[in-house]
Amino acid sequence: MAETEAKTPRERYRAQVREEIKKHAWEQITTAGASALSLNAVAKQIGMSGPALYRYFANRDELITELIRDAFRSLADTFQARAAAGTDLTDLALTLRRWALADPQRYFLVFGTPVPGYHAPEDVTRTLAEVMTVLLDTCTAAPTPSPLPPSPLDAHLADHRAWAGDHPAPPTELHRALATWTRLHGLLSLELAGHFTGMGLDPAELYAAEVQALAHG
Amino acid sequence: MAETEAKTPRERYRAQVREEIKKHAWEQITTAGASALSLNAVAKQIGMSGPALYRYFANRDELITELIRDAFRSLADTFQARAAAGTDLTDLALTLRRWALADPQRYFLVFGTPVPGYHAPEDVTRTLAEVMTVLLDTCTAAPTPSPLPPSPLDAHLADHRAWAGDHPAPPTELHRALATWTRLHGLLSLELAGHFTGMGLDPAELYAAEVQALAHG
DNA sequence: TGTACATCAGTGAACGCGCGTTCACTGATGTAC
DNA sequence: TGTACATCAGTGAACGCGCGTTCACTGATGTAC
Repeated sequence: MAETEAKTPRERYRAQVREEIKKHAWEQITTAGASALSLNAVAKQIGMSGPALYRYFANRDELITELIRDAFRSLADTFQARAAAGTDLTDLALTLRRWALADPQRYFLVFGTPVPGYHAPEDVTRTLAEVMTVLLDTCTAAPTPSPLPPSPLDAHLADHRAWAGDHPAPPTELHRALATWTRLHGLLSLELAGHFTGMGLDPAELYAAEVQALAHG
Repeated sequence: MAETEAKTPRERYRAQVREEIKKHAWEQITTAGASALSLNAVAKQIGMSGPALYRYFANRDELITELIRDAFRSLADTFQARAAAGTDLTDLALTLRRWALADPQRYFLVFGTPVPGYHAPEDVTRTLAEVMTVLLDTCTAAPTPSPLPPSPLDAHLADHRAWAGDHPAPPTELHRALATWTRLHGLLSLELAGHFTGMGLDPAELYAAEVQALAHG
């Protein structure tokens, strides 16, 4: 995981308990959604009594923030690992779907309905930017032979590329990266929310078709 | 609105209060999300005291169910009105965006993260089918000259068209209708969740580009 | 190695809160003769 | 038109619950000499 330097036994114990709290908090979110997270319930599951958690997290919001941070981090790490192993747009798309299906509530925590009144910390924005960078790298590394038809959007993107940082991708590939993100998100969020069940079709086939269109024009 | 036959004054009063309850419940959901709906709070806003609401709704779940039903109905009505006035895919897409922006929480209630543990009644599925029918009608009425490239999906859709009822649309247009739905949903849900803010681009331009691609190949 | 002290994890009681929901009731509105 | 009765809207008190969070405290673990 990481270079953790010179931890005292107490510090190691602290980190361990923190992880256990987060683990059980996740289980609760996974089964009942983010707004159902209860500190007391988590404490009970671990075998501690309520107020003990306040040794590890200042309050409920801090716990949730930490979980959101981890969720974003998990996606960025997954993407960067694929990029390091050599990937293409198709592989990246399937990686995203696997990551989403592995824990639907985690996906919704990152990309879903915002928790009312809650504002994510700014550093997760930076983590999301890492994800976009991998996506942009992958798009520019293998530009599609028959790109999306040129549109007024290309001009707009040429002038509004703050989100891409200083990435040298041409407007066409900025467009493709965005389309990849939004189209796949549309499919995944509908699938995870169960909107395809009862429609009698296979979400994986729909997904494959969109990936094909994005990767090979 | 409707042909309401021979209502007694009491019945009219009942219906009126029911609507007022729903109105304030909506406002609460709009500002704080669906899971924050509190019967007592709604009652207080109206100027009644808590238990009075139980004259109008059996319990909290029935109220929420009613609101969900209304939300679906609203979208179906909007679509059918456009269809009756003569529409095309571009117009329909812009109609959807207007409907979504008019009340983001309503959009999320219909298409967003499922309320944990809550299962929508079956009759909303029928309402959603009405929406899909309008979409399929519009697609088949003006088939795109350069359709989405033929894919294995077409074969799949030819065999898995339960969701389309007995609509005579060819697989290509089934595909286009699904793509329209999922792509626009991807854009809208990201926009409404605020994921484009801070990226420095205009969601409307992105939306227009996708609509263009869907409507004219 | 042993003692004195500081640090810190965890407990149990308590606080105030708002929730959904029930119950027995009052008082107004409508219906029947 | 007037009286007797039934219907029903709304109230206020009460129930049990779980929540986040605070506080004063015990007891174990680590540190310094």
